[in-house]
Amino acid sequence: MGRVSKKSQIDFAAAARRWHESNEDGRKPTMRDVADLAGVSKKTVSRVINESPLVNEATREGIKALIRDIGYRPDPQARGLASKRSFLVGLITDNPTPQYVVQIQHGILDVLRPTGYELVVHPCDRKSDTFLEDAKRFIEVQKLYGVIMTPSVSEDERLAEITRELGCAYIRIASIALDMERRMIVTNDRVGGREAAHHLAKLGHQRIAIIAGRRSFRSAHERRAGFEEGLAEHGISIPPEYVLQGDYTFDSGFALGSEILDLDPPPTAVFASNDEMAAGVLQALHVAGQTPPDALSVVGFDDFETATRVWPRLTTARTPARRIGRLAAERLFEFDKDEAVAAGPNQTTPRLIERDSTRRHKT
Amino acid sequence: MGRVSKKSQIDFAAAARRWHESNEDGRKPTMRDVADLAGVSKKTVSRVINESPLVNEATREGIKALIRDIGYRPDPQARGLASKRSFLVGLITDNPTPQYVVQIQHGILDVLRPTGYELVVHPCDRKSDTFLEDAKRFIEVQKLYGVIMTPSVSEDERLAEITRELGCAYIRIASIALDMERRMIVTNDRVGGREAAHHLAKLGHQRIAIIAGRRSFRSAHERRAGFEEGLAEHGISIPPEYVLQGDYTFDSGFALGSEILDLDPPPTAVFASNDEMAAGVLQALHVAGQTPPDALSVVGFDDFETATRVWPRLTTARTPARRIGRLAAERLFEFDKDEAVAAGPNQTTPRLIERDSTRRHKT
DNA sequence: GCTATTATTGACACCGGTGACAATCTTTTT
DNA sequence: AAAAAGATTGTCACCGGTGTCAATAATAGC
Repeated sequence: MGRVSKKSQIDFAAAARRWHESNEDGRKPTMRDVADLAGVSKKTVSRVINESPLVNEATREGIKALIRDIGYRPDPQARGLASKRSFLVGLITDNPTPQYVVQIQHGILDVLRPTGYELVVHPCDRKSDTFLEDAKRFIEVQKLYGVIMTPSVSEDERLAEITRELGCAYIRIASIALDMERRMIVTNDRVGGREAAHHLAKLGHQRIAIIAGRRSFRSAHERRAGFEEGLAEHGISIPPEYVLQGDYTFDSGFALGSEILDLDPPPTAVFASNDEMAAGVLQALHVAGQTPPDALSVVGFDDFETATRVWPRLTTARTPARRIGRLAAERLFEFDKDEAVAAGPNQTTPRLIERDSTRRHKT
Repeated sequence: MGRVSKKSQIDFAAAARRWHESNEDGRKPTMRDVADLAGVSKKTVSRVINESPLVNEATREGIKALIRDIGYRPDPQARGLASKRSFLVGLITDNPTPQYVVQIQHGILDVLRPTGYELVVHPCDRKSDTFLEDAKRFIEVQKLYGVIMTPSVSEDERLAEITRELGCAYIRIASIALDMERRMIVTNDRVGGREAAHHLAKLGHQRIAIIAGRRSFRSAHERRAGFEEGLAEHGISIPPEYVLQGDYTFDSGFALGSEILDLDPPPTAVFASNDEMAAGVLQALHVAGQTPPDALSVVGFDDFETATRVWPRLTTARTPARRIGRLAAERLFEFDKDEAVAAGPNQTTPRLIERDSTRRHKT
């Protein structure tokens, strides 16, 4: 290493000046231009762009400086055409909560931005019968570098299989590991459920209801299981009539919230498996003329914006969506890396945020 | 027209069969394959793909059928490289309300989906000093087919100018026409403000306050102007001390909501220029132990999800965000069309949704 | 029937990069 | 000092389309 070839004698700064002078018409430089100015072949410039180690140190630095000076940007389309992949990352979602989706997008972009990769969004409907075809076409036609999937599509084995078959990198965001560890970002919803349980138990609640989430979401099971485990640690169990089946929507929370009021004896607290449903419960209480948390303590899950908009503000387990997006994007770029290489974190744990929707049970 | 050339004697169905038989390894067909099977040149296939009228009717139909049969998809990268543009549409946003952004995204995708164009999201920070450069690079490097901008970046003349200079199609979403009509989607916020005013006036309110939106948003001025106009029609004017300056955030609504309570005499109704601030006002009332709408009628603006999550549910002027997204995408594809050609609609008008946060003023 | 005109199609270079492999230059080995 | 090995760079075809312009086919005009 460190050898100084004749080529390195080239004055890169002068080359840049030359470019600026001869380019009064403001043409965008191509790799050809860079190569000519630097007195090397396109291939060498290409190597510099792609961080290939087979380039002389001095040459590399000179070319890099030149590229910076004249503002050269490789054309992603040409790169993609030649290398049979694009510089696009797809985000496949079917989550109806805008706050979640946008946070995830921002998280992903935090990582993508400096890399030059771009994010293409692809909401879908898992129930559509062309959903798998559509996704496949999307990945294949755009030759996506990678895809990130959120619940509940992320839990679809067929979609994961298709992505694998296409040789596309992917990261699945979910509440349990459904795949090789480094292809998952796992949010440990079970712990969140457990914390919610501890919180209510510590406040002295005994008669506790739960509104479960949509069955087709793994998170619904995890949250519920965690919650029940947590209560069990305090010797509390949930009787069957206190288990209500929701579907993660505000409307279901509202409907079930009204039902809770008719229970006899009524519970003193309820764990709604997400904020939307928790907000629905609060609204049902208000409509019935009750005042939470006096009438009923309510715990939510997610800590999206809704949690702080409602009254009383929700005590809830925070899902760090932006961070999840960030991790997903980071892991995506390590997709092919050796498993042995120390991978970054791929786990997040919800943390309980205590607010006003829960209070000590008066015995 | 209607001439039957010898070429049309080719049996396209047989060609498709031939392909399926000889392609047991599942290779994706290219334009070369289609052309060879059809016995025509690549250029002719290219013409069919691009809906060129200079192709014989029979040839066109045959090739189309063949393309369908063997599942050929033109490669957007190759197309882009050759034609110096991509099949990507950029969405440049700096609106902090996730519900708005996601709705817009969905609206745009409603239109894009069947076309094969894809949506690349690009949130930005107008206050960043590299914001313009970044946007320019984004458009230039990706060779975007077009961009759609939402408030408040849509109101930035410099950004519009840059986009124009790059020869990129664009649509600006805003509350007033800042540009040629067919390059705008205008939401007539003034009318929304007016309707809010009429609503409150009809309910008998006289002492009415307003929480204005962030000054750097045109919509803030429009909403306020419309509201004041509307009140004026009922002979009502807003005294200076009833005009509060918010910034469209929940927190500002909360803070100003508290202030309202200290006003002497207190207003009986308030128009918050968006739902977030309206929600803030409601929360401030709750914290103060007041019960809206008895204590204070509150009108919001937007009708995003928050409006129905809070208690009481907000009376608010609906911004049809998804429809706006749809219109924007539709107009984008007509960007170069002759002005004389009857353009589709590019206006939307908010509609007041009456809910529970307003009530008749008891005199 | 022959030429002018229009409809339809094709040839070929090129868009801006990368892959595979060959060539050249240095340094090390013997 | 020649051969072997390693480092560095270059050559050239090709990725899958489109633009330009020429070529061919079919109909119209006289």
